[in-house]
Amino acid sequence: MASQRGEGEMNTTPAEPADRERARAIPEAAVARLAVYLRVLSGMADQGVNAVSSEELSQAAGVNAAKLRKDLSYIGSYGTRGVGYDVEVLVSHIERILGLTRNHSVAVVGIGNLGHALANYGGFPGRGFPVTALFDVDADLVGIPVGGIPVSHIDDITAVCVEREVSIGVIATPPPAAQSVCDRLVSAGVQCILNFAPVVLQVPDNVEVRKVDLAVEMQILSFHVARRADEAAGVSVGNNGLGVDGMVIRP
Amino acid sequence: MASQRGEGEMNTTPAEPADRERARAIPEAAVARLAVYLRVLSGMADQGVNAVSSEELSQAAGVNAAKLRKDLSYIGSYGTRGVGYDVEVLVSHIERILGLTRNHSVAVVGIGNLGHALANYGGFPGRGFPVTALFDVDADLVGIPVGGIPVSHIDDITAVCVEREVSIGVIATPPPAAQSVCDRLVSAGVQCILNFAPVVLQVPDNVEVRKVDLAVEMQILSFHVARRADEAAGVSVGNNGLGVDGMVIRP
DNA sequence: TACCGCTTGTGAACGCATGCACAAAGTCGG
DNA sequence: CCGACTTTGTGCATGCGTTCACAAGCGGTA
Repeated sequence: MASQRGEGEMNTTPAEPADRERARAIPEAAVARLAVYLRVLSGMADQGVNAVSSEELSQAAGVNAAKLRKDLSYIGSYGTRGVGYDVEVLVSHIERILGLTRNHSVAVVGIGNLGHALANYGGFPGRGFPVTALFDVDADLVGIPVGGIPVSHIDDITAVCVEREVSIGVIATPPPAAQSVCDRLVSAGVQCILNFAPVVLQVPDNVEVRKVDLAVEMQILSFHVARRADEAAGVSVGNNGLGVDGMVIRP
Repeated sequence: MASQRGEGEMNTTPAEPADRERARAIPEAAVARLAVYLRVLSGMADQGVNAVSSEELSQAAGVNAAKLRKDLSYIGSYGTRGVGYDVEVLVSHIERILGLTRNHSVAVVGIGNLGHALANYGGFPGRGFPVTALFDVDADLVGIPVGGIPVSHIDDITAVCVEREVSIGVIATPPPAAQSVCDRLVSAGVQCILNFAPVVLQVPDNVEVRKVDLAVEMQILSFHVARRADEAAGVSVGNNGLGVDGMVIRP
């Protein structure tokens, strides 16, 4: 993942790692949860809550309290023992760590059903992610505004992305076009890609890709449906169901 | 571990107890990857490829070859040493394990931009997931067909879900409605939920929830953008308390 | 000030997942 | 039929992430 150079500066151990030094050490899984905490905290702030304990917050976020505290400890010690966390303080620190203090310009490629939906989200949930460019191959769509942004032709992708300083590219095209679109985004300098197309994208090491795959999600659920059905059918018989011919089943 | 028994069995094999025993032991992460392998394999099958090695398949799927073999080993030993895997055989076995041999009726709740997009996918990517019900609170939408399915009112959710044997519920509503919708789905007997609303759903233990959270995905990418920017800038950006972003370079 | 109860922050153990490396098992050419 | 080559399947070590448990630290109280 990414180009891992000598991760540290030799053996010089800094006494007090700066915030950003820390950022490098935050596990990916923790980052995802921090985003969830942030949303929950924002909701609390809107409701006038200004202090929260790890227990309360963890329940609202659907995680273990210890895990929450460890996650928060990755970004620093901003709680007060015996009391809890100040909501505002936590919000601002998480925002800082997640890089939400500045805006990230987003481009959506592929203005089909999904692209339409994404464009119309308008600034994306949570704000801070203004959609500044839309692209499609269909010439009939070019120029038509969707969600307030006029669609550009995909051939202009490089120029437009550079001009509007797009930092995140969203691919919502049909599968066959995805890799090609991805390549163009990369050559336009986009280093982060959110891919909705059911395709495994090949990218350079310095580009970060996250994928949202509907089919995979459905199939994972399908797996659990099947597993449940089997358990329901099998458990009722108990573990004596198999050993007809004396087969011994492990513990 | 139970050794292999059936050596002559091919596809269209009915589920057997031992296989199902296995299913329970497959790690969640592996299940997600199996779905990806399945897609890649299906593509290969369509192109007339009928044999593949773990090396080829792993590259196409973007994973380590050893990991791929281990993943496949969870579902059984269906490869031929010195040769590789038969594409058709692998496809059918993965489909069986993922429970794709039967259809899973899907209901989409919330026919806004996203719901529209989902409904129009028509049977969902990968097939096997027919959308059989759509719901919305808006009375004006009720009865209007979207993607060939007429929208039902959300108050009828229980009756309709039971009648159409919905096994997977997709929540595409605004955040405030999500929990309520979820509760109704659960009370209608739906045990698997795919949640697009940026909300942490509270469900009974016997219900499986997977969430697709746009905001979280964007924020994870944002984190990486920020991390990159910091690394590129050299060292670190200090930020204490209330200072917005004073650029302080520390040795 | 000294004590008490509460909550954070974290060291350490545990468990799961990843990657390596190799024996087992098959094919192919002679 | 045999030996060389190829590729699977997996035991094992490593690393990451989760969970536990508790000392440290803070506010409140007498």
